[in-house]
Amino acid sequence: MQKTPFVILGLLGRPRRQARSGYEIKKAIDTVISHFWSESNGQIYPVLRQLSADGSIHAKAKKGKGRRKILYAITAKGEASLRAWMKASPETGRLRDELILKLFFGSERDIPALICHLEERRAREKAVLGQCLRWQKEIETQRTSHSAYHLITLRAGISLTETSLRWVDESLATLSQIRSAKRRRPSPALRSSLPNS
Amino acid sequence: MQKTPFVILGLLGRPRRQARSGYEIKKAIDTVISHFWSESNGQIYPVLRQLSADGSIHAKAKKGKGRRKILYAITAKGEASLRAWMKASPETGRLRDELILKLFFGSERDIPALICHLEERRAREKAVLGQCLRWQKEIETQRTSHSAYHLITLRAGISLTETSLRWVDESLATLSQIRSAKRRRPSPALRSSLPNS
DNA sequence: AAACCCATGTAATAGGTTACATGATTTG
DNA sequence: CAAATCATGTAACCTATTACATGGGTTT
Repeated sequence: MQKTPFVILGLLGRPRRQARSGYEIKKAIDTVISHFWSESNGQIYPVLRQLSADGSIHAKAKKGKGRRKILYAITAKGEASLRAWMKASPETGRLRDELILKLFFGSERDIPALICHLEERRAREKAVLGQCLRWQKEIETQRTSHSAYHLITLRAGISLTETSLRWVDESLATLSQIRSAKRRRPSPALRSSLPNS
Repeated sequence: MQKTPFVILGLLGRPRRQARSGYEIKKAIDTVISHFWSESNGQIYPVLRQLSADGSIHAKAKKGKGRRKILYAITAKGEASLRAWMKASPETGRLRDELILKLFFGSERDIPALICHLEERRAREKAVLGQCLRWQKEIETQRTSHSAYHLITLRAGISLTETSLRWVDESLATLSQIRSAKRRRPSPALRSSLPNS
């Protein structure tokens, strides 16, 4: 089942019913929920049409000066379908981590590249963590009725990212250890041909 | 870029070049790398054709008694493209966690369902963790030259799953706290209409 | 003989991204 | 005025899943 409609309904309906444009929805996804969700424009605009057509949201062109903009508001029907979706058991997305896959297939000759990949991931994770922490602080200062729910999701981001960061460093250490062990004992083939000491 | 070809090449090439059938590849994916990867048959068989056609793998029908079976072995060309892929910077898969999305959109009326979703996730994570731990023990007893790489990926699974499990319990506690706070103070609207004490 | 697993495969479809087109408006 | 940003949209493509079809072998 398609999830995009529900992200849109959720953003239009929670915390309080607030009309937004497609552009604003996209921006909200890329900022406030970016640490666990993503959508492309090629998905958002067609779905906005769809939801409009079936009466889950209601479009109203903003007139007057300034840029043209189509604001969408959630309807009673949309609220109902959002509530129904909230009750449905969430799908477990298929997991696919290309970095881990590469590590799984790793061998000594790949170590330099693997180290590079791990360092890239570390940089990215640090950025995500920083963003989550900033968000957390912001929410904690100006609390609303929905803060608790937002904080739960931020804590997921924070602790998962911290753990991942620790794992990256640990793996980096393991890899350089393997590499330096190899330098001392250049070829396993050579070594196994020597008598055990 | 399509990742399936490289999973297949990886499984045929590492740890040692070992010919396998499509069925065996599928099973390997569903067991040994299931905690960070997945593939469907509708993907595996066509890609096997593709790789055969471009000379990255080589098919050999197993003859004789027993079930019919097509064994594929990696070629020099396949090895080369696997090595090239290993060096390429891994993509950061777009993250989409439906449970977290639902929590983000949560409100008091959704709490019972959210608790249920969290408990389901806990059960699943526990199963994954158990499988990872069993795998880890197995690898640690019978070490090979590739154990280190496999252990790195297992540690990712283990620590991430443990963290997630902790987060689930924490969130469950937060939610029941909100619910019981509400029972004592049924309507926020009513309360805010009372004078501050 | 029935049921189940091994084994290979395909067609339909979903779901989504990329990349571009278009144009208005604000800002430096 | 140029560049950036706001704003909406679409067409082409890719990847992958689902669900089924087929048939032989093995177990109970």
